[in-house]
Amino acid sequence: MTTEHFVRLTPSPDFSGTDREMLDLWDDIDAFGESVRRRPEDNEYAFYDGPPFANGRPHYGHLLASTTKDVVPRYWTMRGYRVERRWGWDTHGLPAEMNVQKQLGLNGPADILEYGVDRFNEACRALVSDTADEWDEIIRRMGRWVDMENDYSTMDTSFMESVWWVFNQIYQKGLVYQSVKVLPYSWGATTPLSNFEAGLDYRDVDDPSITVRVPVIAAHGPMAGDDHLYLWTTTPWTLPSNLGVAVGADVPYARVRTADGFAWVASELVASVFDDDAEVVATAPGSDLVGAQYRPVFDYFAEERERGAFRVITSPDVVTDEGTGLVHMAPAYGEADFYALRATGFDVLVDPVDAQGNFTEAVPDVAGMNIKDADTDLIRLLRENGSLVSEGRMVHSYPFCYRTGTPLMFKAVPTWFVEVSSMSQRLVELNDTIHWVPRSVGRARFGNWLAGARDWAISRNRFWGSCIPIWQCDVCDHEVCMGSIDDLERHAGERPDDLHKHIVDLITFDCTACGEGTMTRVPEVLDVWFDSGSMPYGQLHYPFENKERFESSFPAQFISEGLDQTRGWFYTLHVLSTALFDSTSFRNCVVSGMILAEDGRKMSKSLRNYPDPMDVINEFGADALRGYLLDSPLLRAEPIRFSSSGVRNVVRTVMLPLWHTASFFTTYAEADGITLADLAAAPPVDQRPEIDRWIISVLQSLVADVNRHMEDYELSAVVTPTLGFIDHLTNWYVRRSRRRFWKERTDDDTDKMAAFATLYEVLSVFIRVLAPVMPFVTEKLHQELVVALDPASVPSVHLSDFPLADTAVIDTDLEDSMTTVRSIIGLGHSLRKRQELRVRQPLRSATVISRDPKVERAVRDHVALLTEELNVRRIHVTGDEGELVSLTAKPDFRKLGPRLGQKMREVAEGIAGLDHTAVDSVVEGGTVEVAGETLGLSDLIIERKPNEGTIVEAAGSLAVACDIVLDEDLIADGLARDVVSRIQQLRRDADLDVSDRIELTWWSDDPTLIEAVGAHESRIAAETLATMTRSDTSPTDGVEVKVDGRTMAVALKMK
RNA sequence: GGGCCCAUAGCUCAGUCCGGUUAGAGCGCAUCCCUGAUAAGGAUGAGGUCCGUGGUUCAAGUCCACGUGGGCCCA
Repeated sequence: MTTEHFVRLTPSPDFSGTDREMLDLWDDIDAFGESVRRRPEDNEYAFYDGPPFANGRPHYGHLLASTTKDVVPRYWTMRGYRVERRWGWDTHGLPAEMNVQKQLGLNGPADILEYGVDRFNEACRALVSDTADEWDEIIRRMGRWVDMENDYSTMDTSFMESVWWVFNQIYQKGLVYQSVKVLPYSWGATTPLSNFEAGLDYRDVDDPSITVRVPVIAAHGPMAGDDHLYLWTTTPWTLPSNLGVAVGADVPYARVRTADGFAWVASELVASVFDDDAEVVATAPGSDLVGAQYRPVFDYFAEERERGAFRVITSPDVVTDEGTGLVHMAPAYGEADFYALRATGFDVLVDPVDAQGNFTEAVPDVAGMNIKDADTDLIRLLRENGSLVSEGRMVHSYPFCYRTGTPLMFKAVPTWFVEVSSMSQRLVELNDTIHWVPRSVGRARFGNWLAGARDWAISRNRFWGSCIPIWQCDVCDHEVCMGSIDDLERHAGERPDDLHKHIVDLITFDCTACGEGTMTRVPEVLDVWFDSGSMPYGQLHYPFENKERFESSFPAQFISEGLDQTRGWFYTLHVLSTALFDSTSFRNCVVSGMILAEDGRKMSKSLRNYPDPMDVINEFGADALRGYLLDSPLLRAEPIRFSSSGVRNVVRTVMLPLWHTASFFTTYAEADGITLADLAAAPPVDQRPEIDRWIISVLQSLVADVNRHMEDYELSAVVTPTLGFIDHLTNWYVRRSRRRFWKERTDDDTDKMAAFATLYEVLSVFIRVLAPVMPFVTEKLHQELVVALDPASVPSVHLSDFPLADTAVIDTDLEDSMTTVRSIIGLGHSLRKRQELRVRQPLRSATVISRDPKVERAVRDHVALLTEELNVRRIHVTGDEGELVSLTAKPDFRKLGPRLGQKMREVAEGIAGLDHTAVDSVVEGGTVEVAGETLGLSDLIIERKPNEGTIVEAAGSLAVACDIVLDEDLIADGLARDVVSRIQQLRRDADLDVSDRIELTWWSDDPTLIEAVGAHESRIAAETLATMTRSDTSPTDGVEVKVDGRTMAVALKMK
């Protein structure tokens, strides 16, 4: 529906309701689709969503991500780029599996195998679609535009085929290898975990803390044949698998006399292992002990001695802050142990623990027992065989499986690796080309991580995931890596339409190498992060489809996630693209911080320490929440404490003022029947009054600011400048221009039309500036201010172009001079406040004291404005301080400091002591001698301080004085203004329209008031649209009002 | 244990990159004003050992070291 002229907007908006209205509108006109389609295909701005999720419920972190991932694409769309935004679902991985396990009442992999991997995986597949609707609702409600219909999913066959391709590429480059690795291992989930997963649940636990001793079997260097090495451990269950003892090469060790011989411990730890008075009989550096052979505490693996076990070796990881300084090495159960032993050339593991965390028959004494449960038995055995020196308990932090809650162990596990360590330097170089916000995250946090990159363990002994596409022969060592479904068909003659484990594991084929064996797939699935890092390829089914699309849009222009993804998504994207294409995956990356609850703690469902996101959106609207999240330290990767009063504040400081300004505009535009043609006929900007040119200049400066910040991805800096602009617009432009809008139409409406045109232009530019951040309220205003009047106009603000600064209309001199004027008025008001003089009381004069020619010019150029705002009859400007203020000076430290050095302090004191006359002479161009230094005007900062007993306010180089003596005339004028104010209030109380004319009867018995009203009757009448009649008696239907303490009765009725 | 980040008013945060002597804003509080944007708006005021200790410097909220507390990541 279009109208000829503007229609009044309600002054009391319901933002949440507006949101819903706009959502429907966007659906009706397919605004999102249009916003993409209308931009040229060959001008693409690539954005990657991710890492997408399919588990868990939406929380504030997701709302933050949605905001960031919406604001930036909206902005670049408005800048003319085609920004496709495909929603992605991350479907694989342990979280999904655990969810389904719980659902089906399955307890770990054994149960799953019995239940059937096929049924299990299908249940996982179904789970994903269950959670979709909830996401859909909240994402939509936040105003995020993202294509959820043309989405992609990591469980799609096309995606999984691309993952195979990625894996195969890396495999062909020789970067994939199989080895064992000591990994955090969950016997609850019977799988190794990523380090990331292992860190999810550290708990303080009470563990045994024991010291044992092993005898050296032959004299070696400083050690005699029956000396003992003292070893300390909190994991007695690893002692049966002990294969070595490590010392620090440079650590000093001591030989200590004991009751039955001699013991070796680090010198530093003698006192803590024994007593203060322990007798040290010799010392030696660790390197002297290396090579000594000892007899282990248990003899289950005695035969390993032949291969080099049970010797003292060195390890860089030995520390002497606890224990004995000699470290027991069980290479199967400790990463440091594994590497230290391997470094000596001893490459043997003994691992008597099965997948469920139970001892095997290799350790008959505790076979079948869980390792943690076996601790007690093992300690008893140690006591019996004389190895135990001391035992105790200690509380320390220990990792637990975040899904099953069982303690983790570290365990050597056959594992597939991607060789990342060799790419480290290139990873760092490519990272240096990425624009990170904030910079430090990329340079320091991410950069350090890359510089020390270790190989990536990519296999998982689980079920629901992309499969490692390697088939191995069960007879020879032949191995084939598939890079596509075609590859598989070529080898196996089968062409599955799904690549999940339960399908592809059934596909086997004869080995062509030995001609005897059968090729079967290796059992592991891929780390889900491999999926995430493959999403640039997987989402396009590259290279099987969309080859050109991919090549023209890779790497992405922009991605964003929380700080916790540094080692997650950001890392895997970077590693894979570096390995594949020697390229980055993304050019700009905005890293966001964590949202804490208002009490500073993590948001916690059980603590209920945060409001429900949907409630917040429903109360304040999505725009306010978006603005709050954006205008915060979050987009500099710092945490905030979420506070709904902060959201309310955005409504108060941004949305309501903007709305009220639009409402103000439409109110008078409707009253005057203003049309677009009227606005078009307004004078050009350079012929409009100064205040119009001023607000347009301020607006264009804002446009320049916002574009600069957006181009730099400094999202947290975008909202702040708009607050300043809103202050200028509402508290100055609109306030100063009000009368221009409501004055009656005449033959010459140039000024009025200039005002309407200016405010309209400002609003229409400003809502476009704000559109990416606050898509709803800006759309509503666009609909009311633009679409409603012009059916040919662009149907959504989000289809319009983002404003670019029109530098021709930016007038910084004008902006500066208005700033001066506003500060003079501020000083004047502050002075009135101090003197308890209400603003409606006119004063005879005000004097601005300044010798700055710019200030002088600002005052002379704005005499009318200043007299009106200050409500004074006259305004003067003078450089002569007279009796009112004294000049004082302080040193310009920045200038003098480097020059004077040590003498600075002395000179500063001297300058502080300069009197008015001395400073005045410098201001007049002279110099002054202080502590032997000759100083000129440029060495000093001049200030004005009001003298005692004067009516002056000063700030910096400005001072304002007022003449506060009142005469009858001034008092009458003030009273008349009060009367106008009271009558206006009565009009409001009577619910009159602003244009209604009234008949007014008044009465008073106060002679001063009668006099004042009489003298100013015509002005009062004009301002209140009244005809005035004075009554001799108090009108019976009148209202009594107080005017500056005097009584008056007024009756009004509509004409 | 390691890397990175943070600590400024009762609360939420600027200011720290690039050191300059009166450390700002908003909220809240107090006092007041205005109101032809009116279920708004504005002004003024009180409120600070700039986490601590040491150092560098003529000068430190700002730079450096160490410590304390918190966050993220990694062990």
